[in-house]
Amino acid sequence: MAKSRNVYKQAYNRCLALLCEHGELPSEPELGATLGVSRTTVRSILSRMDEQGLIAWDKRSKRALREPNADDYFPEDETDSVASIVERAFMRRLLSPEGTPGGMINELELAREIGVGTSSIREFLIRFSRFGLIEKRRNSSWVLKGFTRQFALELAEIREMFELRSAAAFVALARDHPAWQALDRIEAEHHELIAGIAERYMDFSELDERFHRLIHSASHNRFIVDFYDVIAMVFHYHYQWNKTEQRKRNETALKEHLAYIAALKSGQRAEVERACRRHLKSARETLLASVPV
Amino acid sequence: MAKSRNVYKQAYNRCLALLCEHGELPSEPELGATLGVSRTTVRSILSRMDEQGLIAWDKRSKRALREPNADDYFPEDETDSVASIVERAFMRRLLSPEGTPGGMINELELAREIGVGTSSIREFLIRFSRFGLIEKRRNSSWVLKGFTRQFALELAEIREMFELRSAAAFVALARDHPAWQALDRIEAEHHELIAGIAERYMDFSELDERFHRLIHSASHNRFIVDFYDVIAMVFHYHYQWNKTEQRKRNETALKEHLAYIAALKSGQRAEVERACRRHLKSARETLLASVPV
DNA sequence: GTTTTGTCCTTTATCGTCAAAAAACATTAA
DNA sequence: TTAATGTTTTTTGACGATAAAGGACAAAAC
Repeated sequence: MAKSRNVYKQAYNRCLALLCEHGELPSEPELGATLGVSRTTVRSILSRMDEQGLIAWDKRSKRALREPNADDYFPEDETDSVASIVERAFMRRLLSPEGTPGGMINELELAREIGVGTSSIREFLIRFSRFGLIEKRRNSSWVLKGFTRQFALELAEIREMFELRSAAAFVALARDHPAWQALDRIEAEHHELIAGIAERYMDFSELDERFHRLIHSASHNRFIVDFYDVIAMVFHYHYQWNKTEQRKRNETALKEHLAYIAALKSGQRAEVERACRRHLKSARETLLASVPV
Repeated sequence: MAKSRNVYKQAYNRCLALLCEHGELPSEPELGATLGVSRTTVRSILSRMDEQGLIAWDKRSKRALREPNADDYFPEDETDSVASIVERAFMRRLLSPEGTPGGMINELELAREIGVGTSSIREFLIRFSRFGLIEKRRNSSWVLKGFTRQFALELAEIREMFELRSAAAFVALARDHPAWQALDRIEAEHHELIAGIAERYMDFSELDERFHRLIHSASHNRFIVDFYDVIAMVFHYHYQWNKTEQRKRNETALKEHLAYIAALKSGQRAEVERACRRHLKSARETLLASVPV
């Protein structure tokens, strides 16, 4: 079979939103840029919109003919790439009782279960292997190492090493470096989130990721920057599963972030180190508390 | 097409050596264990040896009938796995003038050039991406980041961080931990190599890798241990290319290793840190000296 | 002259297939 | 009863085919 049409479908849905908003659509190259797809895909989208009577498409004019309704949108689950479907399904397995250390992973079985080809599985497993949760034996299957306490400890150790160094590098950045402005914006977002914490505490993890990635980017080291992918993966999936005390945890973390940001702005290296360590310590504890044993 | 028969061929060659040595072969399971292959492969090997008149195979008895000659061995290049062929070919490209930063990698073209299927290339590139030398754009090709001075600096930074920590962990190991014995053996090998440095200086890099991997293993952290793969890859390929002053460099490194080992044995943390830093400093300089600019 | 569109070619994503290699099971010899 | 051999079943490794998505280039519109 050929590739799934998820790029097209997802872009189509986003394009419907644009249509609602503006009543017409811009030029093909511009549309491609806003949607993040090629002109070929843009033209497929326009073709369908024309066919469905949503727009009158004639060369440069793409005028809306009617309001899109719910039926015009592609179902959400068809807009995911195969890779992300595999990822989700695999993580669910990994975090379930099936994810016992030592267990074997059968590529064909996994492919059947998820409903994709074996090469998608193979490629996913290779990509995923860098997270240190699975390991390959030559000419044999993958072995699950499991989401264990030991894993969490090893992860936290590296994270602390990297983040302390990145934070130190951040302080050393020239004051006119764009990262300082980015930090200001993120600080403001923290205040906003704290103000509306009651209903928006779920938005924390996205802000958290952006904050830490900003810090890590100051290291100017691709290995440090890339390592954050491991952390992000863990947080993303693990916290979907464990929601106990989520609001309180997030509120604490937000405050720690603000102290951390203040330390960075103060330019005092010792202050930065203290604030960074404090936050990483509670992050580690939170993670450990949610690991099976 | 099906998979290449490299496992069989390589095991066959090694089995011929065993046959020369002992005049007969042990039981199938034992043979499988020594050769590191399954019984299925062992039986394929025995079948062929029987056909070729090398052994008289009847149930448990596998008696040698004649001495194997050069023709009995499979050609060496047929014993490489497709993955290693791809790796070598790709690294040659990367270290050649073609490996310019910013260049695109075309999967199909690469597959044709090397003479393998596209999925072998894809899987290799995914595996290789963790080395930080290439990067993927969604639905588009891989981009070469190049083997640059910047890369070497980033690599050295992480290496120093990890090795200092591992060395500190090594010193803290209980004196009856098997790692200490392994260190003694490696120390002895260093003395042997220095004694015969004139003709054996090429053997250094293998010993070097074993030494550093031993140190790293004391960290008990999979991310640190796995990171050594990146370093090993760089050293393996880069030094195949740059052989200037190789003998002298290796001799210096051997002496630094011995000082480093002595420091570890002394149990003095400050001593260890000093010896470790000194060695890593010259390793970094050597690497930087051999990078284009 | 620049941007947009129309057309065509290239490259990637995904799958099914088939032999190699491993693993499981059954049988026989010691 | 244990450990080997003989036989069958699973699972991985590698490939080619095909449609989706990207990209290039000429013609047309502003």
